[in-house]
Amino acid sequence: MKELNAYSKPAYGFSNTPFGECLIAFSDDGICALTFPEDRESGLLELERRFQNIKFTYDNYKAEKYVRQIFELKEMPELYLIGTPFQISIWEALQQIPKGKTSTYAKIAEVIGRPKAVRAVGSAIGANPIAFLIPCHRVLRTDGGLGGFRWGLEIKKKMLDWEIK
DNA sequence: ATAAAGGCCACCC
DNA sequence: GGGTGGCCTTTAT
Repeated sequence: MKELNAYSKPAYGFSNTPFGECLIAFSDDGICALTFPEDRESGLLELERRFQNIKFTYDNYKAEKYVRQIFELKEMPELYLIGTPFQISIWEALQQIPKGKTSTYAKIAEVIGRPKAVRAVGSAIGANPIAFLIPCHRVLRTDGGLGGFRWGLEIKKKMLDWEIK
């Protein structure tokens, strides 16, 4: 698993989005996390748990700038994916789902060539560290159900609605 | 090493 | 609608 090195200047900040306040973390290598925590403290705890031994500094100026870029200018920043090969293959597959379209957990399993690994796909999608930019909200159940969403199904619905217009 | 826990699915009732 | 068994990866014992 690739690590952020000491020279990549990892930092984080909070900023408001159409879906509530987000926690965004990044380094010179790109965005490594975008989450919608219940509160700032739990968001930070989760960040530290996930990227252990990486010390993020607080840089809300850059955080705000990224968020404007993403949600107002609608530009795609560079991403920095950290995960197992299996997870990364899935996160990359998710990025192929066009905006406003949806897929299913089973189809993603098919795309990455592991048709039996549907359940593991669900787990890997649940482990997605970069909400919205890695569009895990576009993945629904085969039976049409909404499936799950790490930060609450309300946000998943909002994201889907927001993209349609 | 092994167990337990998942954002699932097909199949049954 | 609800329950079961199988599937595969990750994380925690």
